[in-house]
Amino acid sequence: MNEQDFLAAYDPRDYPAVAVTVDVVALTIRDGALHLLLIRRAAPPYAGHWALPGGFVRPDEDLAAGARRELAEETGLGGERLRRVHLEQLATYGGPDRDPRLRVVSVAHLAFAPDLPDPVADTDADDAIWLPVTALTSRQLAFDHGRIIDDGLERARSKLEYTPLATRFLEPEFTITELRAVFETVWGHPLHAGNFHRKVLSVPGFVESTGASTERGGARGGPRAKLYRAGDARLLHPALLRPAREETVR
Amino acid sequence: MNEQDFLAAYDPRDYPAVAVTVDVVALTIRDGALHLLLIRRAAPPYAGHWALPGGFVRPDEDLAAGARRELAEETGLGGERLRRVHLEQLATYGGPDRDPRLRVVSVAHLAFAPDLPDPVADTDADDAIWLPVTALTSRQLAFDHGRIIDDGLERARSKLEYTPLATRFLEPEFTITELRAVFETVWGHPLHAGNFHRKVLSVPGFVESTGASTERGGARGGPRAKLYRAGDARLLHPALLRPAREETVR
DNA sequence: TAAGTTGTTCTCAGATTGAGTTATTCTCAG
DNA sequence: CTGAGAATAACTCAATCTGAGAACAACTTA
Repeated sequence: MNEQDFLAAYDPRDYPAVAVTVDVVALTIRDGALHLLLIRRAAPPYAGHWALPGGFVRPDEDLAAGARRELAEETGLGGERLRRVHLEQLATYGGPDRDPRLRVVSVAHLAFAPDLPDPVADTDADDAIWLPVTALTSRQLAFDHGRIIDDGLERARSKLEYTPLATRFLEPEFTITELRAVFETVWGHPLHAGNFHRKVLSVPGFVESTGASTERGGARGGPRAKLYRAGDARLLHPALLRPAREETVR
Repeated sequence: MNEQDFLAAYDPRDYPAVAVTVDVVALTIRDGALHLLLIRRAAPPYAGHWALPGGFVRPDEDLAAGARRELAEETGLGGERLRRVHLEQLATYGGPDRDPRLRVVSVAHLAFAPDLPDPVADTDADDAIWLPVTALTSRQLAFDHGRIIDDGLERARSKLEYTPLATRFLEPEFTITELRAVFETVWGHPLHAGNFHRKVLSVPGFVESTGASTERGGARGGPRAKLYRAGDARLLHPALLRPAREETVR
């Protein structure tokens, strides 16, 4: 049966309910480590477990707006700083047994943000924190959120390769070294400083110079660094590929 | 409000209904051109317009299973040939005004198939065809299906770059020239035969030799070609990048 | 059998990458 | 105030990859 014909004869009250929610895998970099926004569930099921921030889609909002609203509620963010957060759809999780009570189809989103203030637990959660992704144990996570987080992390790693979104983890003006630190943190291994510098400046539209430099040198010495802002490219050509994984053995 | 707390207090009968459907952007290559599976809507709204095959998710099936079922219904495909079709989730479209009657959240999928038989219009549709994507006019398409198709085509183009999924448009055994034709058709421009050949054979796990060759040379001459099958790589390292787009002007 | 087409392999120049080096500018400790 | 250590940014050089073209043998059809 075809979608629209089904709907022509459809009476929602006759049909098993489906709930549509949005969840957000929100990533930021704090103290040189990749962090993830999590809340601790107050009520069963999975009371006391960590879960992604998320909630029901409201009748008048689209999916992206719902995700941004959830993010705002949990981070206390608003206005310009909220608008600067990169938000994209990640994937939709809709297996019949995701939630023991009711069928829940969850549209997961992925967010990249510069270092943000500590989150505020709202009334529905015991707690809300930025947790280092290295501290995650999937047994502590509610529902299939461990799987969603894995997908989000892999998507983040791969987005850094071919889009300029690494800049979204930084303030509007940044140095090449700060940008390199984003790649190293998300990818989890060090990069050659000189080659990274050359590559970033050679990809058209990745960054553009502001003409200014930092006020001071690095904390432990070194010259003042030039400042850049994000360029106008939507995609990086050619891409900044991560070093081949070991699986490339053969 | 948080997802699970909402649900704890949730009674579906109190809430505006949301319908969850799956739609499929099914692509195949016929006569050297990229084709898309479309049905013609029999009933309003958009009666007479072309639409993606799709339908309601059933209570006991997950999203991917629903998409595969819809594809099977519309193509008459089953068993091994259906299993060989590549199917992945594309994106979810859920704006509040997508459908004039009811809020419909549609989880779109993307399918790659080898040349398939003509589809069979089921009872809900006037017609079902493989339409060349070059023949599409978005004014003839129902709902936001034009947008979904655009997203699917762009995803297909980009998937060919870094995954071995081009082979999914072909039979299990194929020649390098047939594989090149897939890239040329999906990307829409010719590739250098010699360089393509070198690249495909040098990427680990993309294809593996069967040892056999075609029975005959090409239709208009030329030697017999060696036959290959898909290798075991899930990703291509290094990727097969399409030639830089013209936007790389600056 | 001749003419034309195609699959496959080479060649070669130019671009890109990985790895290391250097000059310079800064901070911090003493 | 000075010297040690650190970081930015530029450069070098070899290895690899890419784009473009050519060569050649194995096929086809006319």
